[in-house]
Amino acid sequence: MYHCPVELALDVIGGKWRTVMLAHLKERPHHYGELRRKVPGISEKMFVQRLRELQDAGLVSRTEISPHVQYSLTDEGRSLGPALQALYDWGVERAARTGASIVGT
Amino acid sequence: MYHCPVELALDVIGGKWRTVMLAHLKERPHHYGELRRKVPGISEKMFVQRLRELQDAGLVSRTEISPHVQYSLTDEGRSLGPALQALYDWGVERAARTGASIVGT
DNA sequence: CGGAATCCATAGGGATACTG
DNA sequence: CAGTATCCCTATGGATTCCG
Repeated sequence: MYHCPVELALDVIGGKWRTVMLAHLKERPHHYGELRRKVPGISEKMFVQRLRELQDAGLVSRTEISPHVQYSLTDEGRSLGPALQALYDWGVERAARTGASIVGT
Repeated sequence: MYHCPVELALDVIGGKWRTVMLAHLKERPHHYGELRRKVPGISEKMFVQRLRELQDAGLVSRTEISPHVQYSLTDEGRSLGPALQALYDWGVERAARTGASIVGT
């Protein structure tokens, strides 16, 4: 039971790491270890946990390929594109205004 | 130090309540008690805390008027419009797809 | 490689009562 | 009305180890 559609959206993509993971997967599919390395600062436990949540939410799909496991965005995940872009753009402007620093990506 | 502009954006508007509060203030300025009543389920402590954070982030302004205190969006707060709208729209679609229920607002 | 399980610390949040 | 101030508690997350 949400009190606002935005609340629902943040319930799915909110938090510190999910959008970072989505941002990388938006570029292209990643192997587990590969994606893992692109999200420094997070613990193993949290990484897996968030990844599972994104899977359970239907935004990310998991495929076992040869000796690897590959993660990619589902159509549902891609439907977040405009929203993520809007947040991205605002984040860029805001960083410019406040002097906050953003690394990587 | 963020790893993605979206992370910065979520740092400012993320969490369970801030966007709900912003959504109401986007409609029009509100008195304290008035806004308070529109955000049911949150504790007094969290309500004030979130409101202060939005003020400190420069998204919300506080004005003492006669016996009341009024909160409204600043220009910076209004600059979030497109991003909030995109999230709102996605939230509505998502609710339709998943059957999640959204009340109020 | 791709995780699962465990243990532990603390920050975040709830309920309630009090104040200018 | 518009907040502060406590007290308490549990959910979240970190570090580390183990497993197929």
